[in-house]
Amino acid sequence: MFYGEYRYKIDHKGRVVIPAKFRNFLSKKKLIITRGLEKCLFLFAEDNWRKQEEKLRKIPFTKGSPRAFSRLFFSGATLCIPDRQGRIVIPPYLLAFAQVKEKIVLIGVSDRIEVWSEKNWDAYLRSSLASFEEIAEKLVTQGEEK
Amino acid sequence: MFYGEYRYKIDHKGRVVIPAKFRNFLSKKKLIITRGLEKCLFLFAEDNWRKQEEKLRKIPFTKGSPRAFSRLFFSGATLCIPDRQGRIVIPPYLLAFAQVKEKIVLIGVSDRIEVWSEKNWDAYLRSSLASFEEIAEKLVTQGEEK
DNA sequence: CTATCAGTGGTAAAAAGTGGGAGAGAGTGG
DNA sequence: CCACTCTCTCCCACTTTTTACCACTGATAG
Repeated sequence: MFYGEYRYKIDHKGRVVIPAKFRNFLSKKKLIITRGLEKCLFLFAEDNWRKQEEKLRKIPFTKGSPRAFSRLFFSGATLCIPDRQGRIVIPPYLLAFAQVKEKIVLIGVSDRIEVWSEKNWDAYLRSSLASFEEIAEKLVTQGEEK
Repeated sequence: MFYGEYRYKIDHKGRVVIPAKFRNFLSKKKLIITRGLEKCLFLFAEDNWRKQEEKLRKIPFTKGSPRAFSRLFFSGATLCIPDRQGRIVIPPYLLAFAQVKEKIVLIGVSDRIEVWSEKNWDAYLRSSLASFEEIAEKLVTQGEEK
């Protein structure tokens, strides 16, 4: 599905390019972008998004912390339909959340795409590459044990 | 359904815009607005309102705090029909409840819309983004695992 | 060297948001 | 009970923003 790291600039209209390699998997599909983890944005294809939505909707609004989560998750969400050049417009409040100014990084993480500010991504990369080997070791060990 | 965050001003006649993206889901449907939780207002489409009403009706009125909740929930409710420009008038007592002065925020939370004063929303956003990551991690992981 | 494809910037048309005016209806006073 | 006034609602017109499309440039591969 989605792999790789792509660096772009946001133009003055707030448009961001969806990497050409991703577009093949997205042709004519709608995209939903919302707040993600570690100050990045999650970009889902429509079908994958629906699954997330169904689950959250079952939780009644009378319960406190799911209510807070739903608010942030849905109030951040926007439907994006790429233009003919494969660009989408990301609303200002999401750019602010992800601390994006001009330079932006899109990465493919199998079934979702993540949107990062270049600065945050580089920092994240540095810090997690340091521990990459340890994490890998644990994961591979777990995998083999199973 | 309803996603995203929209910022408007109440005009001098007390009118509030329903975001264009919401109107598609509301065409010709009536809206019910009432008191919500955390000093916001809940705005339901008529059919979804019925469901909420059913749920609350099942709770026996012999219990104290649900009784209080029901009173506030139902006594605050008003029917709103948008004008041709997609605006509604929110009654003064609800604006007072939500502490709205001029600047107002509408957010989509999947099956309901919430109305906030800009000040309260910004404060809420700041404070709950702090705990967003913990809750999100659990829920999103669950979603991916299916 | 040429052709194709990805990325960039700009323009025009459509849609959304804003403000105002007229008519209907409710309320009040004579 | 009628008439006048004020408020509220509905609709029209203008402005601004957004979106969709088009054309150019630079890079890459054959």
